[in-house]
Amino acid sequence: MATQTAIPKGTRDFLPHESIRRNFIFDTIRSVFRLYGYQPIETPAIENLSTLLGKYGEEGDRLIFRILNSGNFLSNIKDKDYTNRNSNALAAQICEKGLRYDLTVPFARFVVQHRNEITFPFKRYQIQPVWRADRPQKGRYREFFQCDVDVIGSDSLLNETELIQIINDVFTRLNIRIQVLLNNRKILTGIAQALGVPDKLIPFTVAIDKIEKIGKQGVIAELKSIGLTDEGLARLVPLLEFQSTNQSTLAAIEQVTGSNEIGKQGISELRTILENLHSLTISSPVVVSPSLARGLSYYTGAIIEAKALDVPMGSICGGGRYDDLTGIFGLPGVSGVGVSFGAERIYDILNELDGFPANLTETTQVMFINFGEPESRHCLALLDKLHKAGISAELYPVIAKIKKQFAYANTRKIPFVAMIGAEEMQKGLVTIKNMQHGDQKTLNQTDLLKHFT
RNA sequence: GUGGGUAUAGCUCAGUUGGUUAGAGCAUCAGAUUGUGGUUCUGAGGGUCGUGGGUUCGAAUCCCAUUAUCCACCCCA
Repeated sequence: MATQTAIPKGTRDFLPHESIRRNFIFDTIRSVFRLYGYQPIETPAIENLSTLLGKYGEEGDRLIFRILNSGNFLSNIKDKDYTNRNSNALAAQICEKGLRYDLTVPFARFVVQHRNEITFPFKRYQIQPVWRADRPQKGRYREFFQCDVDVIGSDSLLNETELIQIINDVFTRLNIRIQVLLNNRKILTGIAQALGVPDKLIPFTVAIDKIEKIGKQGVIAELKSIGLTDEGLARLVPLLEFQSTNQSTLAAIEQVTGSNEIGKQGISELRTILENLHSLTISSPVVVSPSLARGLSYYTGAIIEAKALDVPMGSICGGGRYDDLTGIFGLPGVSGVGVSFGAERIYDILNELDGFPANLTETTQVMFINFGEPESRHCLALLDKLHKAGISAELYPVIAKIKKQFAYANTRKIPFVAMIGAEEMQKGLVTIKNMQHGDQKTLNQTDLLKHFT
C-alpha cells in the first residue's frame, strides 16, 4: 500500500473511543491497587543500559531497545571493532541508554536509589509503557502498558496472598473469568536437584512450561535431550499429569522432591499461601501448577500467573517473588514480590468478549448552535455558567449551516443541542433538542442549568 | 533468529483461464426552496493495483527480487 504515513511496527495509535476504553481498564486496576494501600510512582522511559542488561536472561537482553549516544559517538571507536562489523562490541560503545523492558527492574533501581526516602515495607504501583524489540504477534506489541504492583522489604507470604486477592478483584471488576496459576521457583529448583539435573534448571523449566503447547510426549522428548534419565523421567511424569486438587498436586511434587530442602521450602510456602486464601472469598480458581515456570530469571520464590478462561491468550497477569533484585544495585537482603497486569491483552480480551460497559463515553452534554456573531457571543455567558456548574458544554466554533452543525453534534454523540437565534436571544429563551428522541422544547435561559442538574 | 500467508481508494474487500476507460460498500465533500442530525435520494473527489525488474502483442492477474504487514515458532504481558 502506498501509505505515506506509518508508525513503527508493533505500536498503535488510539482513537478517542479506544482511549476511553483503555482508561477504563487503567482506572479499574488503579482503584483496586489503591484499595489495598499501594502508592503510585513513576520512573523514566529510558534507563542506563547497566541497569537493564543481565536481568532478563540472554533472550531478554536481546529484546531491549537501545538508544544511540548523542554527538559524534564513532570518534572513539577502535578501528578493529568497526572494520570487524562486530555489532555487539560496537553497540556496547555507542549506546549507554535503553528503553525499559519492564517496570520491576527499574523499580528495584528506584528502591535502592531512594532507600532513605521511602518506608519499608514499601507498597507501590506503577502504570507505564514498556518496550520490547520483539517480533509482533497476536496480543504482542513492541510498546505496551504494564500495570505493576509490588511490595518490597517484606518476606511475609501475606503479600503473595494479597496479590492473589488483587488479581481476583481486578478481573472480577472487569468481568473477565480467570484462573490463577501458582508455583514456586524453589519447587522447580528442588525437582531439578532431585532429578539430578541441578545445572539444567532453566532448560528444564522451559521444557515443562510447554506442556500445554507441545503435550506430554513433546516435553518428555525435550527433557531427554537435556540429559534427564529414564528413571528421572518416570518420577517426573506424574507432575505433568492433571491433578484434581491442589493437595494432590503438592503431594505429587513431594513424591519427586522427597527430602530435598529447597523443594520442601517451596511446598511449605505454597501451602501457607493456600491456607491464607481459605480465609478469603476468592471467586477465581487458584491452581497449583508445577509446570508453570515464567521466563524472567530474577524470580526466586512464588510465581503467579493469571489466564483468561474464555479467550485463548497468553498470560494476562504474571509475577512472583524476587529475593535479591536490589542486591544487584547494592542493597542486599531486601525481598520483593509483585505482579504485572498486561493492559493491552486485557483490552483485546474485553474487546473480543464485548465486555466493555456500554455507557463508556466522554462527550459534551450540550452543544450550542452558532447562528452568528451576536448570538454566539450571547451564548458565551450561558456556556460559562454551565462550565462553572460542572456541565460539559461547547459552542460550535464557526458560523456554518445548521444542518452541518447538527450533523457534527450527531457524530459526536452529543445528547443535547441548544439553539439561541435572534428571536430567542431577544426574549431570553433557549430551545433544547434531545438528539436521541428528536423532541425539543423552549425554556427560559435562567432555567437552563436546572435542565442538566 | 526460523517458517508461512497477505499487499488493489481513507477503511473493509471484489476483480473470471492474462484482454481495452480497475469496481462495490462504508467514510469524506456537495446538493434535494437558506432554524434541525441520526433512516432516504442525486452527484463529486479520491488508486503509478506496495516497490523494482522479467515473461507477453497485452500484467492488478504469471515469474524473480525487495520492502511492509499479519500469523506461527523461540521467548513473553
